[in-house]
Amino acid sequence: MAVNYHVQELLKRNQLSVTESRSKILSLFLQQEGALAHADIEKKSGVGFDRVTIYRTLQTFVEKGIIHTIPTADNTVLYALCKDECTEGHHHDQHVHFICSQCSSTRCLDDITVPDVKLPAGYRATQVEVVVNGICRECLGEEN
Amino acid sequence: MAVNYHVQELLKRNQLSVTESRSKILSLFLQQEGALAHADIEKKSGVGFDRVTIYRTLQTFVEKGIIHTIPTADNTVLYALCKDECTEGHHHDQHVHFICSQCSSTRCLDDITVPDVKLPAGYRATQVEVVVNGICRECLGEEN
DNA sequence: AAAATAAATGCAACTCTGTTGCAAGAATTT
DNA sequence: AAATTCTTGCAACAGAGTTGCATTTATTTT
Repeated sequence: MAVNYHVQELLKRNQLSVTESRSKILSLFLQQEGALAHADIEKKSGVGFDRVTIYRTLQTFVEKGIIHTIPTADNTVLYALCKDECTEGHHHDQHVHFICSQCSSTRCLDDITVPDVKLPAGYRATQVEVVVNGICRECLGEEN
Repeated sequence: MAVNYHVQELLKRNQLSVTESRSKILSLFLQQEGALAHADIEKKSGVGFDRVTIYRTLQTFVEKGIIHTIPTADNTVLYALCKDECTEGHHHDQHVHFICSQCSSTRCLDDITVPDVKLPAGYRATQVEVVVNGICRECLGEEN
């Protein structure tokens, strides 16, 4: 199928050997919009990969710039697909992360530009992380 | 001393009994500007309070609106003093958090207003967290 | 100020998350 | 298809955070 082909392509382009767990985990990210926690992946990947394998796979993907981590208020780690600008060792995740407090899904709002923060004199910013809590489109729609 | 008196006042105002660990931990926050991690408190509190006590104290302070947590990129929990607007069960921490990548201190920039984030149609925001990474005033000053 | 009550502390044990070393098993290369 | 390289799973471990319970400390009541 098309998705599987895409997965293979993506792995090879990043000089990663194509294995069952990598393919499966990567396709999970490609199949859905939101961010995934380690626990989500452990469940959704179906029959059990070892916890360690999942950790190592995620770590590898982060290093290669395929996915990135999202800081959350409750201090769990979330992972989401990077867009094409990300390369090995250098992430460009200057976008807004949105966490829905109703369905507790997290997603990246790539269309939104991160607003300028006016820092006090003497501070220099290198990266700005914006995490918005609220209600997402889907949950608001269901209210009507 | 004045600080100790302030500590007692603050605890009583929040209907908390005045104990050694609470006083000590609260005065740690009052004595310095930056945010503190659990580990910092364990070290700086001097002779050993139990880990559990520190956890429970921090939890209590958060519930009472005395301190609040800060999400960080490396997913460790940081705590910082709340300003007066915070009350029990309701935090107003709509301010910018700044993490210095040189001295790795974290502090709250209370003077800075959180910029408006223009969300896509259909999203509703209830809280916006902004975490800025960069170099703080002190570290920049030392470069000259 | 002392006794009674209520709350906080410390300890032990446990769970959950994440990491490391190493042998066995897969994917690549030749 | 064999040799090499890389990945996986297991076991064991480290750290962070939580819970129950007995003891100690703070607060209230008399």
